[in-house]
Amino acid sequence: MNNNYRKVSKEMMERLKKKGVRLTPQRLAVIEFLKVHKGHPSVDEIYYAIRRKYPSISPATVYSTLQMLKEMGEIQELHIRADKASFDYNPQPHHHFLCRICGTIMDVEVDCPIRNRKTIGGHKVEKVKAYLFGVCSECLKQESEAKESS
Amino acid sequence: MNNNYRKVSKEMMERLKKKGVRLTPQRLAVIEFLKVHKGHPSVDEIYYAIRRKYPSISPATVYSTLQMLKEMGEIQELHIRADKASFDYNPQPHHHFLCRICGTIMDVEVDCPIRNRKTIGGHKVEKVKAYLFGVCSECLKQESEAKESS
DNA sequence: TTTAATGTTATATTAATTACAAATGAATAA
DNA sequence: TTATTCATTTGTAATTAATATAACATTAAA
Repeated sequence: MNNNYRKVSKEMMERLKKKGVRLTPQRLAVIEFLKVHKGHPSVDEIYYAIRRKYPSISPATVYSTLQMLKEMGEIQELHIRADKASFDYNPQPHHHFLCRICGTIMDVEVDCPIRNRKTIGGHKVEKVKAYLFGVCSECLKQESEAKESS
Repeated sequence: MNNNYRKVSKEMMERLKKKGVRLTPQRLAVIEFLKVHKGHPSVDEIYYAIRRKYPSISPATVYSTLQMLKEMGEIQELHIRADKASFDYNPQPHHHFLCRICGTIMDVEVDCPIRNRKTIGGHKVEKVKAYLFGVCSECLKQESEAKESS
């Protein structure tokens, strides 16, 4: 496997090394894929993409690398799709939108009042996920174009 | 199976009948269970509970009934747990909290500004789910009691 | 270079969910 | 009432995401 991982940020590599994480080619490939493809991919999307350049990689490695990156606070895992997890290179909490037409998951900017709440109703809040569902702007455009031409 | 489903609301039965849904004993058992046990149960919790009184019921029936009730807008499905779905007798959108200690899912009251937004960033919003994670008030109490006595 | 520790791979397993065909049961028409 | 039709339920198999595990490979340290 080639070692050309210039796309992985020096800062992230520093942080991981400092925590004693060994930066293997497989792990770097996962990190690089997430950095370049910010479309919130699933495990098998990541796996098949890396596989094309690195046929020997195993799904188990992708799973374990994502697990590790999540525990290190470098990425976040989403469960916006009912059937499988999606991964976001950006670990900061933010809202996500899933289009029911094209299936795209995208970030949305929302000024959310509970984002920084430490407690709610007496419960200690450690993490917040907000998932929005509907039809994305692209698909809305296509819908209205189809209507016009009919 | 006995037909003693007084706990299922007349209004709901009316709405379903009006839509041509046949109110079989199995379906009424699922509805009744959800109404009485509002702890956001999973499919197998519903299945095993009903099974005790009605041994012949099949998981497939529970799945299909929940699917039907969701499509009819009578209940909502949550994906706050990573591995399996949870069901809420209340179809109105509201926030949910999952305790990482005891695993309980509970409703939380939050005055949410995106609840009634029809669009966000050009996307049409049809549904919103907000999941909060942390330690519930009960488990916090137990934690502090354990600390005091040590 | 040898040894120890860690990471990777392949495979098997688990568990939720879906698919489907056969059996059952309810509603309707004769 | 009985026969027919159609939807529902059941049991089973298939699918699929995710986890567990053991053998193998690689890296780091002695």
